Amino acid sequence: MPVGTRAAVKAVDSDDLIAVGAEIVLANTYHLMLRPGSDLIAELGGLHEFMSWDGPILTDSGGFQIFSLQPEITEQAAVFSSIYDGARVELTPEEAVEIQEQLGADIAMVLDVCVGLPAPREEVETQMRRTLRWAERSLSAHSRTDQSQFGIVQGGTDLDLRSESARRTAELGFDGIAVGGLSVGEPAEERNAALEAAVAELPEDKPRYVMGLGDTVGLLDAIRRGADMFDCVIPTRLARHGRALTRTGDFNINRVEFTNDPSPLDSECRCPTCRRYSRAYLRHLVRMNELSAHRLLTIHNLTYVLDLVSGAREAIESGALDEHIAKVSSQRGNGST
RNA sequence: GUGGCCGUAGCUCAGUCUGGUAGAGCACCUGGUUGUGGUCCAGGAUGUCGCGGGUUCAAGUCCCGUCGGUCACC
Repeated sequence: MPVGTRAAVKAVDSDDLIAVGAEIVLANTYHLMLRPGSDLIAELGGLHEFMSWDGPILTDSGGFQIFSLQPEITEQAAVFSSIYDGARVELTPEEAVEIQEQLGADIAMVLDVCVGLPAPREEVETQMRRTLRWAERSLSAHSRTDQSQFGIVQGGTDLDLRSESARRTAELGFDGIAVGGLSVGEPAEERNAALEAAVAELPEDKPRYVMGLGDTVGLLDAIRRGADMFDCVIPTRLARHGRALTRTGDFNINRVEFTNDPSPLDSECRCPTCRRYSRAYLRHLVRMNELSAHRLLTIHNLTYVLDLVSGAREAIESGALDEHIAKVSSQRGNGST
């Protein structure tokens, strides 16, 4: 899922998203409740109508903002000071449900408490249990039958906590289950172990969504462990910072060596950017801070990630996932990200 | 022509008074960024201190000359 926090995937529009093959986009409850407000979006026909996106939309609850903006957390609610005007903003699990129903998301996430790592086990456990209690409140508050609701597993990198969180979240009967609180500072091995512990307790017939994960290696690690859905700002943010994701490894298009390079970012890429523009031209746009650089690189990076996961999906269907992952890895060499 | 001011990193300049290991910002070169503020962060390279001479243990700094730029006056 490309990330469109404020009902917009930065630098591109709905036509671009269709062109890259996006099937669903993510938007954010916390940001939209502040600007422009969920009442306004509801009045204008809901999020799909508002942003002119016909495909599915998943709204994140604001749980990640509890992590990134560090509000005061009580059993009742998270209390933010607005990033726009500093006003005191209270968000309860019930309000997060209500706002997402107003927005008209196809998939709504429960409000969870994401803990940055490393963290003391006690803190991780406290917030994991709070997330479970909030999950029950969210289920009770949920009323739209045309909207799916996903619970979120927490528990840091503690395998027992992950396992318990996953089992109890699954028992609540959500339409899908997310694994949250990963890619927040922990080593990859610990993340993979935590994911395995969670997945082991999750039903096979419901979507498993790893929140916030999006680097190539991390995606493949998670797919191999049974994850089905992802969102991440990596492809879009890195695009705006001049970094291109490619089959043969990632690189910053700013680098001197691309000054006179007539080849596309990725010779195997189907995207409009690669079919039309050279590395030399894109480097020029980035260096001159031209607005089109953001759009063209975003289109490419989104295409890369979407093709990466659709390739994995096809490999799963043909029973050849391991071979597929080995091939992707060897082609990338040591390419980072 | 006379007088003033200026000449230091690719750019804009500090350092000159009071001599003591040549600096900053920007630009440039790498790397980082995970349920988004387009940022930010961390490293790195960079000098005929206009040129020549003198004084001094030591000169970007003081003295003399010279070249270039600029302004004012004639």
